[in-house]
Amino acid sequence: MTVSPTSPATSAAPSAGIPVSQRAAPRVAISAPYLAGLNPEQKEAVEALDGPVLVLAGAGSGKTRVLTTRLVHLLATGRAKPWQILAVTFTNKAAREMKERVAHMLGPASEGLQWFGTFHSIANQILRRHCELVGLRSSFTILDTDDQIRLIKQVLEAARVDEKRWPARLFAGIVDSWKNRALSPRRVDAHMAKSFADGRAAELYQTYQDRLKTLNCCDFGDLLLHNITIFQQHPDILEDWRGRFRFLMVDEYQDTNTAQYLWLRLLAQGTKNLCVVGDDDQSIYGWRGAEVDNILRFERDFPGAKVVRLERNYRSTAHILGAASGLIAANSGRLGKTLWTEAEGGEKVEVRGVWDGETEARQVSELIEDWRRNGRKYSECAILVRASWQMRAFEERFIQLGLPYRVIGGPRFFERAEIRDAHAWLRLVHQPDDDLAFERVVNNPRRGVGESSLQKLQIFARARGVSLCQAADFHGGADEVRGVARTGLNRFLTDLSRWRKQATSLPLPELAEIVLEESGYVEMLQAEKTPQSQSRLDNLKELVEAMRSFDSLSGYLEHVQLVMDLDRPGADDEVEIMTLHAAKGLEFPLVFLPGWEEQVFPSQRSVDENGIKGLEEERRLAYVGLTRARERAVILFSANRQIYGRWQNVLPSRFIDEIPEAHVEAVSETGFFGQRGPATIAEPAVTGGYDSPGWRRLTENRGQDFAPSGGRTTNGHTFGGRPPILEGRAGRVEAPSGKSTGPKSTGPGGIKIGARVFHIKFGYGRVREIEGDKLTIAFDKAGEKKVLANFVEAA
DNA sequence: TCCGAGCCACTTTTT
DNA sequence: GTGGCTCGGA
Repeated sequence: MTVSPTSPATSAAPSAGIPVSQRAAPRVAISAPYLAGLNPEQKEAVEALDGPVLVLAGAGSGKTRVLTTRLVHLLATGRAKPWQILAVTFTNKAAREMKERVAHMLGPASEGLQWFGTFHSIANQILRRHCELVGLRSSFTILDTDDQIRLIKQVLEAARVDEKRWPARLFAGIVDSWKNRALSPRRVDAHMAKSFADGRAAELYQTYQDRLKTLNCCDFGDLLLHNITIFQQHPDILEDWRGRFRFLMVDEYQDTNTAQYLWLRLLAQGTKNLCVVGDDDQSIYGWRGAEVDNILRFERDFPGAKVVRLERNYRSTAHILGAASGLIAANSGRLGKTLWTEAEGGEKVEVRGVWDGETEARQVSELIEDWRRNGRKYSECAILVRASWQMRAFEERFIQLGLPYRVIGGPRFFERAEIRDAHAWLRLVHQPDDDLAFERVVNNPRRGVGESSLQKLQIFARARGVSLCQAADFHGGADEVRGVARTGLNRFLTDLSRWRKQATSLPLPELAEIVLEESGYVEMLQAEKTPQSQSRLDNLKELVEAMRSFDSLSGYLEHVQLVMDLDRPGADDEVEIMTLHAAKGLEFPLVFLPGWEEQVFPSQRSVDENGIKGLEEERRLAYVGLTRARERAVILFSANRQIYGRWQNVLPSRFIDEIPEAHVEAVSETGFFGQRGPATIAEPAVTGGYDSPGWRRLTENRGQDFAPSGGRTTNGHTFGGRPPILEGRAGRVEAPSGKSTGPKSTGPGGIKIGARVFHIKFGYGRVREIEGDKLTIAFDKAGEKKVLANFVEAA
């Protein structure tokens, strides 16, 4: 059978052609075209409906297809009604895509899959029904990380904890990690509590939880934690939920944290029909609490579990697969899978050594343009980096060339200040006790309620254990402040109560418009006249538009709090730049993997903080990166790298040495290695206790003395000679630099302050400042940016 | 209340 | 090298 790399076995063979023995159970055989075209393992996974099932789905093995088909199978065979299925994913995107696929396959029969979503959204739905048991009212607000930190800051301040020594951000991280492990304040033991503020951590955690309750708020971690508390303390409620869910399915099981695991286990004990899908080799979220152990332990946790391995890869060429498999083999404690493919031929994985980051970006851009010249698309190319700072060099290069690209990730719509402000207003209308929202907007726009007035009110409210709104409204707290502040505060309160009344009758977008107008927020932005203010107003308009599909304020707020992604219009043909983390689950014909150097990748910090565990997670990240490639993968490493502003010479990543030689082709760029003056030759710096055997071998050319230990095959990658040691910035001058090639734009002389200009990436704007060849430009859409004069032309 | 100097820290990211 | 934050002065 010919394998199409795009969609595994979409060429649905007519069921007549399939031997009877391979068809589904007789009663569904006729009506189950969806089973056709699955390979035997996929089919096995789809049809194993009863009891615990672990599907080990290797990269590119058709995991999503199996999951969706399994859902379809459950529904089509009548084994379950849509509302009896609990299907959990990690991201909204994954949930949405799978739902769409199921809907596409089943049509209206799939309606009612209401328990299909992220852990958090499902936990939220459950919590809304029982929240009074943990001291919340059903209108409770879900705080995002930002609000969480602000609240913690207040708690620390009130407890007189020195912010300098014990930053709120750090404590927020600690609390998060406790919640990830389902530890309530009482269950935090003394040892863990020592780690912060001289052993006061547990006490502070408790105070934070109390504050949340007073404000009728919870954070993300609470959604699951409260669920678990309720389930554990109220067996009747747990029983009820167990009864509802006949079949449970979990995607990306290797990413579950302890709290999610406990939550699942509580629910799964009703039916035992729990199917988890995952890949231990793709566990890359240990740093945010994921426990690979959950998947490694599954068979012990759920005795009698059926294990299905999906090892046939439909995505990559044999060389790419061989490289990735060889690499990941260096990890210990794997469940073990051997990926294979029928796809033959293909190119070896390219490894390229370059002089510096700029050269790296230039080579990548050249390869992309070659690709394009061969009739391929930009959008087939992806650059996957370890950390986002690596993106800049590529962006700069691409802007210079006018090569279209898109950065995935980065600051999101809902995190913009104006959007958060608007939400704060609406949150306060909906939920008066939300002090964080209150503090955000009480003096924004200015109405004279400054820092000191707010403080008076806060003290007053804290003393009575009520929220700011309550304190001001019902406890005479407004009398605490005088003069302008009092007038302002009273206006604020009357505005709010008026909007609250209107909120019950008006459609949401109209309400939002009224709030934004009458609060003076729009007026404030209009008066600002800064380049950003117009784009902020545009964003608010976009926000109001986005509200049209919601019929209630509470529904909308819940949505934005849990679904922080807004599908931005996808571009037509652009190179995609993203982090390796963001690339999980995606695939591209051509993948670039730059920055494969010790310290950068594996990340020094990861190894420092988490030792061998950290290193193995980095290796899995490398594995994820390689397995994104369908046709071609290009790994790059640089001899010199500017890290935190300092030039350092760096060694190629150990991961390069770990890729079996047979699948690698070393490409050396002429002029970089070996052709430089002998004066600069010196011993390569060996840092971090790691000695790159491959590199030493290459550079010393004394073969057996430097044979790698551990019995692995000696790799013979050749990159020419040793890179010269960089002596300060001077050494860099010799390196061919991308900057010297002339960009296509008018000369810098033609641009004056106030001139209207066009920039390939940021569009139209006006020049505000000129410093040498750097221009500060107020762009109509993108706000104010500093750019090089070469990149803009007069408009 | 706003702005500049000085200081620090600096992955990955979803909900 | 840079951006974010705090603090002090105008």
